[in-house]
This record gives sequence, C-alpha cells and structure tokens, in this order.
Amino acid sequence: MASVVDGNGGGGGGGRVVMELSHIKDLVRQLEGHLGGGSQLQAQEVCRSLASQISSLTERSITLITSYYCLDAGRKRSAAASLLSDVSDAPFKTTKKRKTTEKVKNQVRVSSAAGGDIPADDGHSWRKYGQKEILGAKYPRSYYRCTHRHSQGCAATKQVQRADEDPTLFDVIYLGAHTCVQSGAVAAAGEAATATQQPPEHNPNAHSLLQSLSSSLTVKTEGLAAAPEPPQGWVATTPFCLSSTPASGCLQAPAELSPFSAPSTTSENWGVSPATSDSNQHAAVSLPPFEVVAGDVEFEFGEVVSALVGIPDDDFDISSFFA
DNA sequence: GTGATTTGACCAAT
DNA sequence: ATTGGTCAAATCAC
Repeated sequence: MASVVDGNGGGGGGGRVVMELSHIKDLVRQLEGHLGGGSQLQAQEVCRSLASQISSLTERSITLITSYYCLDAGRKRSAAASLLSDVSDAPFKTTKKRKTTEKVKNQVRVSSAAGGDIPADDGHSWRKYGQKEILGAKYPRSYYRCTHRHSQGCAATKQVQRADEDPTLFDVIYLGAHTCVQSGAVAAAGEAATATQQPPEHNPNAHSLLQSLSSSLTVKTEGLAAAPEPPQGWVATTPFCLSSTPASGCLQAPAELSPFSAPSTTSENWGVSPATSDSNQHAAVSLPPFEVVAGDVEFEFGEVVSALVGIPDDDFDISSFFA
C-alpha cells in the first residue's frame, strides 16, 4: 500500500496515508477483537463505532491519494485514466499493428501451478498464439488470447514470461478486459454478481469479482506500515482466483493476505495451495494482495477497485467495502 | 475431425 | 535496423 505513494519519501501525502492506514489496521484489529466477544449489545455498539471510524479513515486516505495524483503533473493521473478507459473501443485489429498503449494493463506475478511449467490457472481459458524470445530475458514470452475471441469477440490477451531470477515464477501481463461470458469461473463468483450489472463499457467480470470480494473478504492489514518496498519494482502480486473449482490448483491466499494486506516482499507468502473445504462458501474466490501496473505506474487497491468496477475514483467510496 | 500448440514470417513502433 | 506483437500454416493431441 505504501507503494502507491512516492518511494522517495518526499511525498507529503505518503507518510500520512501510511499513518491513516495503520490506524485503520488497528481499528480493524479492535473490531475483530469485539466480534464474538462480550455482550452482544455492547459489542454491536463498539463495532458500529469502529466501522464508522474505519469508513471515515479510508475516505481520508483516498482523498490523500487523490490529491497526490493531482499534484503529480498528471502523469499517474493520466495512467489512471488509461486504466479506467474503455477498452472496447480498441478491439483487436485485422492488421499486425503493434499494440503498445491505450489498453488496460494488469501485471501480476504468479507461481507455477504445482511447481510445473505453467502458471496457475487464473480462471479464464486462454489460447496460445505466439511465443517470442525477448531481448535480455532468459526465457521466451508466450502470448495468449482469450479462447472466446472469435466466438464472443473477447479482446483479452495476456503475456506470460518466466521470471529470470526465479523460474518457478511467471510474470503475467493481462491486456484488455474480458468481454466474454465464461461458464463456471465468473458465473460462480456469486449470484449477487448477476443481480446488479454494471454498464457494458466496464469490465463485468471484474465487477462480479469485486462483488464477491465485498461480501466475502476479511479485513486484515498485518504489517501494513512496515511493508518494505518490493524487489525489482514488483510488489508482491498474485492473480485473483476466479476458479469455481478450488481443487484445480488455483491460487489461494492465506487469510492474512487479504486484499487489504500490505504487499509482502516474498512470493512464498502466497501461491498454490489446496483450498480448504470448510463451510466458507466464498472459499473459491480468493483475492491475495494485488497491484495493478498501468504502464510504469502502480495502483493500489482503492484505485484499482474503482477502476475495475468502473466508478470514477473521485466518486468511489471504498468504505462500502467495509460495510 | 476438431481444437490447441508451435513456429517462422510479417508488420508496426521505436 | 531492431524489437516486440500478431498472423497463419503446419503440426500435434485428443
């Protein structure tokens, strides 16, 4: 989370955001402590109070981040706009034109599935259409497009490249948003996802995911303020598993790595693990800490969430996710 | 037979 | 000229 602000520490808002979020973390801890403890009426009152504080603190943090972007000569702001932009107006073209910009770009690092040669399933079906040796990289880059490209005109593509420093890790760059309707994965994300649809110009899959998230997440912000910068410009990132079949080896984040966790610096903190078959009906949807990289600009969950859902970040009230 | 993968070629951006 | 992204024919797997 701290990475959303200047790494050089010069940003006036950066430290404050960290402080605010640390405060939120403490409040959430208190909230957890009151859950299930004490008399019900008393606990309810305390929880309500804490939730209110969390809500206002998150809004303040968002304000700080927003003002930070405004101050930054519009660079990150424009990148954010790019992230929010509609990708449907940039469909795959019939030419072999190289596409470099103006596309939703979501960069994550994933571990190989069960230690194998391929990245863990991300819940979508992909078809490989190319492979290329990349200058300066040990391993070739593979190019995938959505299987439903022709049947449904889905323009989503992804690039997978084995990390130089750790062959068991893959850098995956998702380009474009899925416009296809996948049976299974997203559909299983919850009935709520179908109840309220966002306008088609925004990513419906992401919205489904986020709705699931909002109903299933547990808030923990362990070690938030002390989170050091990640190596090589990567913030520990993991794909969000949309798979409805947990046994298929989808990434499952430990509880302490909820979406609101601080980015961890080691990939060992997340990865492939069998989903437990407990009573948690949301177990199939796991959202480890993730960060979106748009161009060379990084975004954290608030902005990412607003971007994915399609709500302008100025209007986005992240406190709703705590409700 | 059908669909996925491989791989060399093509083309645009830099 | 170099590099990266895509195409499409050939090949493979089921």
